[in-house]
Amino acid sequence: MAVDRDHVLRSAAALLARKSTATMDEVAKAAGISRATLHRQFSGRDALVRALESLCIAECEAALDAARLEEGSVQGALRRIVVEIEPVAGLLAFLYTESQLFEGEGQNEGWTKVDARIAALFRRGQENGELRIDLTPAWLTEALYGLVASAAWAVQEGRVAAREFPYMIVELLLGGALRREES
Amino acid sequence: MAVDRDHVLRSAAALLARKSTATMDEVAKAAGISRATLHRQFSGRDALVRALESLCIAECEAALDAARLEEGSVQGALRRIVVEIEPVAGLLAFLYTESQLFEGEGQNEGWTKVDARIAALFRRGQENGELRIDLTPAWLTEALYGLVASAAWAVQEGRVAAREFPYMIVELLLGGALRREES
DNA sequence: CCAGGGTGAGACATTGATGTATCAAATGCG
DNA sequence: CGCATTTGATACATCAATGTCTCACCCTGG
Repeated sequence: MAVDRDHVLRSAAALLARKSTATMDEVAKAAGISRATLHRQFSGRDALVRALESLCIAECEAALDAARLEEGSVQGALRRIVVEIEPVAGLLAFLYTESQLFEGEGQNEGWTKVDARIAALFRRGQENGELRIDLTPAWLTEALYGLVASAAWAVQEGRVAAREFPYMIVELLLGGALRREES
Repeated sequence: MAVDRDHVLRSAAALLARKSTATMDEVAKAAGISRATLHRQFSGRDALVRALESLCIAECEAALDAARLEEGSVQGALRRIVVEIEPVAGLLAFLYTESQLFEGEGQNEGWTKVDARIAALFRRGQENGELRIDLTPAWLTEALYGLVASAAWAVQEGRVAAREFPYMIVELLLGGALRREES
């Protein structure tokens, strides 16, 4: 029977989210298969990471779809994004740092599309007056990734409560830390 | 003549900020010394990273001192922190991810002190009414690190302008992305 | 000038992860 | 049941980074 490729990917994602330097051997064990079989599915660590990247991109796209970016306020859409993306936050954080070391290589095509969709949302917010215009969509996008990764790690190490995950990110990203009088 | 240890550390910091997987050989070359001499100064990569960590902690402490955290508004202090910390942002980002893979080990003592000072600043802001109280100081601290690291990478890859570095971080962290009527 | 410590260059062994190959056992299918 | 494919276990080769050592060289201080 063909090995459950999807199950292997998800096990690997879960493991690498916790321990980004895990060995192929550990990845195999985590998936409950032998290293040989793992290697038959993914010829090398690079292939595995690329597959994880594709998976993550697909899930992000799905999350963006589910968040219905064009619908309603940008604020609401952003809240939905973060909620939808929470399950892949760990994997996202792993890939976020992993991609730091692909120097010249140029990142996976798929990300540019995800980035573009998120940036477009921020741009829409700026155009309809919901968002301030002095922070560029590119930076807001980057900041969103950064906050998601930070939150994932902070939760992992117990520095913040897991249940607060979406709230913390969205509230900070949208509202900032300053106290406001009711607007 | 004894090798300039500080120069070696700073070269290494600059290199590793760009390429976190750089070899000891590359680090040595970057500092203009041989691998043998590098190894005489720092017996192994671990020792080098630990030394960089100490350096970074010291610089962060110095930045916090220079930012005069107790003086004036929390908002102002935070702006000063980010400005002061910008020169070490790259190194900070490197260590931030590097520390993700020290699983059990427990992080360097020094960080807890830096964390505590920053968290205390946020707490002061909550107590004097400047900051909202529904985002914990721990999360705000974490978010600050995350945003600094994100900004450092984004600048490095040219996705955002370097001159905007402090502005982007502080404005987002304090004010959030939402547009406001004058407060 | 000369002695000595530090340095650079290179050789060498080690280590850990990885890629590769083989073979017996298990599993599923006709 | 018997065959074919897949898997697990294992052994082996490779490879890169590292730790270690040696030795000639240079520079400086005495």
